[in-house]
Amino acid sequence: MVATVLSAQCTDERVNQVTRSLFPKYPDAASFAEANLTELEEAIRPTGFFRSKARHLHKMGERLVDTYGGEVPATMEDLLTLAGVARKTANVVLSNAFGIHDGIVVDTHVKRVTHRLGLTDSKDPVKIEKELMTILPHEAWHAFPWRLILHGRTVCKARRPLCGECPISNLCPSKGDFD
DNA sequence: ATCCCGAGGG
DNA sequence: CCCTCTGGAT
Repeated sequence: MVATVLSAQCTDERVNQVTRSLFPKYPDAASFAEANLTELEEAIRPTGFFRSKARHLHKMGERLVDTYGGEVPATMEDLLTLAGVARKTANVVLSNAFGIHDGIVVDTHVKRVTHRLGLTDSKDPVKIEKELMTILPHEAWHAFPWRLILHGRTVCKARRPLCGECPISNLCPSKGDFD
């Protein structure tokens, strides 16, 4: 969950670089709750948005300790009460940490790629999620967004998508829009 | 709608 | 120089 908060507007490589030293120093909810804010900011600085992310993680730690016994709750409703956690992050935690696939992760990649593929016309992530839930069989709800995220990072990139190397360009109404 | 953040790529 | 990078809160 912490790594997912840090991942906002940041490459995964940089998140991994930071968490390697961050997690040994902050191994549990209490350590974030008791953290010195400035120190925490410096520890996560390379991930960007470090002041707001540090504030979120600190408040998140406090609430996890005060309300949830230092454990991460396993429901959407509870997760949404945590600082720095909205629907996207909550779906990631539910799906990857708890194996609960009641929703579909809709991040910037899923949003962009589903638009280009013509799977949705909506700009609202919640509406996109609901539309995908009607299109996809439940067994696909977990894997689908991760496949799209990988595809979005490597091929269907935001700026200059590599349509010539895309294995599903035959399915894509946006093919050639970026030449 | 805007702000938060800055390294790295084209 | 402009844009992107696994968002969320105000």
